[in-house]
Amino acid sequence: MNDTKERILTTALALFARDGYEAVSVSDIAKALGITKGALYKHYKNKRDIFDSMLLRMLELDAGAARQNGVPEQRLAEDDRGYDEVNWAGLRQFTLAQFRFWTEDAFACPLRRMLSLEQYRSEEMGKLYQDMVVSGPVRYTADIFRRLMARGCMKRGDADTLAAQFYAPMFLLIAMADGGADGGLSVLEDSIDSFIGRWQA
Amino acid sequence: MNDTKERILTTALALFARDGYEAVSVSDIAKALGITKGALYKHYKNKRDIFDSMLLRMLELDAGAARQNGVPEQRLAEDDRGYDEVNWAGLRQFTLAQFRFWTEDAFACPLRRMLSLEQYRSEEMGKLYQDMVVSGPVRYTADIFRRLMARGCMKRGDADTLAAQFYAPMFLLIAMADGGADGGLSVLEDSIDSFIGRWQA
DNA sequence: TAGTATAGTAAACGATCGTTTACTTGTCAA
DNA sequence: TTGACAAGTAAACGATCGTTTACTATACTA
Repeated sequence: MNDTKERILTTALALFARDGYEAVSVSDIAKALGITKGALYKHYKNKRDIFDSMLLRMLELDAGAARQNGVPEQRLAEDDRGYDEVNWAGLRQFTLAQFRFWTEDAFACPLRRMLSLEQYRSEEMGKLYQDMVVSGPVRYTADIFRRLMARGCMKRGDADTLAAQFYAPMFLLIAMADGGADGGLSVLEDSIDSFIGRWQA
Repeated sequence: MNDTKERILTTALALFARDGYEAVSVSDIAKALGITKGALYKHYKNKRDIFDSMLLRMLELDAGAARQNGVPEQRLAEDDRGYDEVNWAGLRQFTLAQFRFWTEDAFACPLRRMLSLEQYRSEEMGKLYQDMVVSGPVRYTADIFRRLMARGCMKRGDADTLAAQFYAPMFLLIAMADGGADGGLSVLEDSIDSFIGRWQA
């Protein structure tokens, strides 16, 4: 029972991630599952409900991954709690883990692609996409840089500009991985190490 | 007459760029133009014909822009013709021009977004998108770097990795501009100048 | 001035859309 | 053993899809 509901979610996600929400019909999803479309409505109240369940699932997955990586829940917290252990090695490891997460994770990868296809359709989807893989990580990285500078671990500079430069290779290599390129991880490592070598104090 | 055909193209492009090809109906396009959908078929033989005309137009626009910027037609030419004037200042100027082109041009900007929404639907669209704004520019930049190194204008290093690092901020800032961010040009300038400062020989 | 494309409308075509209904089956607790 | 519920099918619903047809008004051309 719950197995079917789960299969619907992952199958629909794969289709949405390739063609976009509107381009995938309920019949397409049912056909891919080998059931009739009427059966879908025993598990989800409509097509949009399937989509919303994916977003909900992603929020849980993201929260879990963040907790595991020591990222504070409140990313823009005004105090230092949660950041006191941030250092270059941790940032490096976290960044590489994020790359694998967005390119290899069975759920996060297609969901990211799906959101990229929905980003222009509404403010809400645009913000979600930006927060997850575009300006969100840049803001987060800039925050880390400011703290590294404050602790004297990093040379002085504009944190926002530097964060964009640090995160940019990650973002490009994710897009290249989508295009079938491989070897992204090693290029990313090179890029990170080069950056650390330049800015570590 | 030709004016209507042109208005159909730009109006449909704006809609495709926001919602994706499949999510936009012929009625939507006609409604946005204030005509009936039957009239559309006096100018294009079907919906796909409108889409194909956009791609054709983009190829012309791209060829024109490339010629203007001194980019050789044959980007992977085996000889040096067309590259003999490449230098850091030219690369810098070309890169900034490309950023403005993909974020501000009335045709290129929505077409890029539209292609990003179609990139996973077929190999052909994926290749087109990659060639235009992802791995294509990286390959092209790596080519330039190899020539700069050969001429002693650039320190030695892995051209492919360096090209990814050089182009990455451009790609990220385009995505951030899509999210409504501004000031991307100055961050890009900083990034380019920093790169040149590090690798100029 | 008569004839002919051109660019538009309104209506209809069959197909498919998301969703609902009526019905069948299997499972498990009372 | 019975009865309720869960999970499925098949068929139909009205709406909308992309496309075609028949027709009208306008403008140029012989």
